[in-house]
Amino acid sequence: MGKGEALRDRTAEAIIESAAAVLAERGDAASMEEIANAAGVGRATLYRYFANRTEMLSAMADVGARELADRIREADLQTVPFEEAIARLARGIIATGSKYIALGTDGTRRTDSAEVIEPIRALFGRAIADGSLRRGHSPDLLMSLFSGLIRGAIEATRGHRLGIEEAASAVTDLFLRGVSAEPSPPRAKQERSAR
Amino acid sequence: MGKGEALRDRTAEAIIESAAAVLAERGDAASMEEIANAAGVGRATLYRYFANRTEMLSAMADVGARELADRIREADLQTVPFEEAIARLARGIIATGSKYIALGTDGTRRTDSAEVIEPIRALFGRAIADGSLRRGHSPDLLMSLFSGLIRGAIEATRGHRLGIEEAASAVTDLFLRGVSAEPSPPRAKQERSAR
Amino acid sequence: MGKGEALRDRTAEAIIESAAAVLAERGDAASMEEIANAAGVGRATLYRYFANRTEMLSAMADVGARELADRIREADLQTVPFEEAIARLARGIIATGSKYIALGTDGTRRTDSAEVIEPIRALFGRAIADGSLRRGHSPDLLMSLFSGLIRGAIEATRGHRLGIEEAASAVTDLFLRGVSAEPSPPRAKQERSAR
Amino acid sequence: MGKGEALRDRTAEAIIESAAAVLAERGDAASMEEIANAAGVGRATLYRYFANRTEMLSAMADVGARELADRIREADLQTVPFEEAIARLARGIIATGSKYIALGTDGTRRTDSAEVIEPIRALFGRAIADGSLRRGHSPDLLMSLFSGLIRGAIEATRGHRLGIEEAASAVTDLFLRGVSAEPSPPRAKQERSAR
DNA sequence: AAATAATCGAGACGGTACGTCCTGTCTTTGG
DNA sequence: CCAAAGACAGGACGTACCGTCTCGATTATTT
Repeated sequence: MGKGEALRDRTAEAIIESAAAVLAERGDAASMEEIANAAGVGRATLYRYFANRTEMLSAMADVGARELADRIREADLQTVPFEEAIARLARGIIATGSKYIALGTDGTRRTDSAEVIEPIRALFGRAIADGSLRRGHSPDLLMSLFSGLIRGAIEATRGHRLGIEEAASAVTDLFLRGVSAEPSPPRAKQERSAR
Repeated sequence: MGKGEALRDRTAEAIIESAAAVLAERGDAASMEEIANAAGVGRATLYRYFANRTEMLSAMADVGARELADRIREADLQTVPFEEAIARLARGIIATGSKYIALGTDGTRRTDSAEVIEPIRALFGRAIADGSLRRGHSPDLLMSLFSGLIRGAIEATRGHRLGIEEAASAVTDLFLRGVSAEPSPPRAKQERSAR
Repeated sequence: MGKGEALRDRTAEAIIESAAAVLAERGDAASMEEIANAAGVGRATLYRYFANRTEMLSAMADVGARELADRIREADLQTVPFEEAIARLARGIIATGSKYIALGTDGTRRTDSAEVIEPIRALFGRAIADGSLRRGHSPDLLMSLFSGLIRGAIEATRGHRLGIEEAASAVTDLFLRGVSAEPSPPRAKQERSAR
Repeated sequence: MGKGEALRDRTAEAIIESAAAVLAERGDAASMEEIANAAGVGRATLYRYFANRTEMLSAMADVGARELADRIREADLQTVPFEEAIARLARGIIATGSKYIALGTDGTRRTDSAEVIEPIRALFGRAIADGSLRRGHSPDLLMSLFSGLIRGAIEATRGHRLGIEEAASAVTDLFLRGVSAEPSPPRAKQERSAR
């Protein structure tokens, strides 16, 4: 029944929450028992909700991905110019960051659901097609680079060295300048100095 | 004396080599026995060289860092223009990538010795001072972003989706355009489109 | 509760039983894994019951000692004449022999609980006091000798060279003649032949 | 050549000596390294003399057996009356005791060479034949019992509770009374008291 | 006396058992 | 009927010892 399922979902969520906290604290060395205790639950119960440590981790990743997917959906990427879409993406992903990084650190990850990936890939595809993106790089490579940039920015916020807004704007700024189709800055300087 | 130590070092190196290979293949699930066997060595011997799995991993990271430091030293960053220095850095780091990524994936990591970090920090500092770098971002933030970009590029090479040269040039291109002090491309478009 | 403890005790007993069997078969070379498997139990479980190999052995010895103590209690040593008491002791101890010897062979041994030793010591003390035992030997020495005699008899039964009854009666016969206070047989012969 | 062999033998002997001492001290837990060091010799050298721990132990036993055989030969068992022979045996064996016990405690043992066993078996055979021994027990059983008695006596000397002479004379006394063919002491008392 | 051979210690190595810890499965007990 | 508790098999970890081996260094032997 609905009520039972709701409870079930809330328990699962609590476990995931605790797992995220404990893993962030103790790293991959955290045992299932520690996580279960942190969630105020028996170890056996934990296994009733997740078959595996791996599955639990992936469920954790899914929660992060879902949250991310929500933000991305809200961002309405397809209705705004490329530049604005990138800005919104950077802000949204970096804001979700803490959990995102937790996963990234582990060996498991890469659950980035289609709901996260596809809109972004579509964005890059469109930008290449309509000429707002300089030609020469595949959408996949661009995504990898953009994702790395974001990862770097999140890391920079980890030591509380700077706020989310600043990090997001730095990413946006750098990336847009870097990939824009506008008259390329005279970086040929590099070649010339080498000749 | 010297000979014995040389042998000892070569054995340690062989173990680290095998460990890198096995870990890349099987991930963190690889057992010490698997690694030892892959190195053609008994499990006990492995423990004679590294007290811990953790210590072995960290020795692996050290080797990676040392290799990287070598490449960076050879790159003579301080004698070439900023643009060329970035290009060399990207190529060098991505080339060392495979091992580097293996560590990055694990929980241990981050041994990046001063010999790796300092030259790069100095490079960014100099570039900001002499005006080849647009003002507004701290050298540390730039380093984080550059490092993320590289990480993304290495990831893109993982599935053999593209070669090291292409990845390096993509990173160089994007980063230099992104941070150059030249007349900014008219990205104000973003703001205008929002009005 | 009672039920759980009962099961726990029965498992422990089964392990001890198997351990006794395997150790008798393969000697001290038997590994903990062999013993665990013989008991139909995982190695880890074995360690849940006994912290050490040593502790397991000593628990084994305790079981033997307890069994022995039971027989000795049933023998009612203090209500029968010395001669009958010795006869009962010999029979009882030799019958318990197999386990007893298994321990004796090992390096651990000598757990002979007070419940085993004290009644026997009391028996010898009483016999010396009431004159049924020839004076001149301390109760402890007599116990050592008696114990050695029994050990020898058990050994004689090991190769199935003779039955428990015969062995026990030989011990009883020899020991009683040997220590009785009755007019000494003319063994002076020895002295005379030496003069 | 003779000299080399002599040295070799003396080294082997020294090792055995040390092994006996260390094993007596630390029990079977003593490692080969401890034994080697105690003998002032490298572990490798120890293995150059004895292929195995087992072989070393058995060599140790052989030394004990040889020493015992010497004493038994000197005892001239066949030229003296049974009683005197027993007395000499008890003294001789108990005197050799310390090593003898060390082996007896271990799991290996039972090397008692024929030179030890045969003269004793012959002694019992002769005594049965010439009537100085009560009929009814096989020579083997008598040997087992006698051996047990001796073992018990040696044990009694272990805690320095009494000297070798006293222990030997107690064994001699008890055994001779116990097995003599003389008019049996009226131990029928046992049956009567049971009525 | 010099060259050659034997023997030594030192210590690395592969292998294996030990005792510990964690995972994933199962059963028992209580709310 | 489901959660908590906890026992269980299995397997990896890190430690210690065994028996094998190779290395130089120190002796003895031989020429």
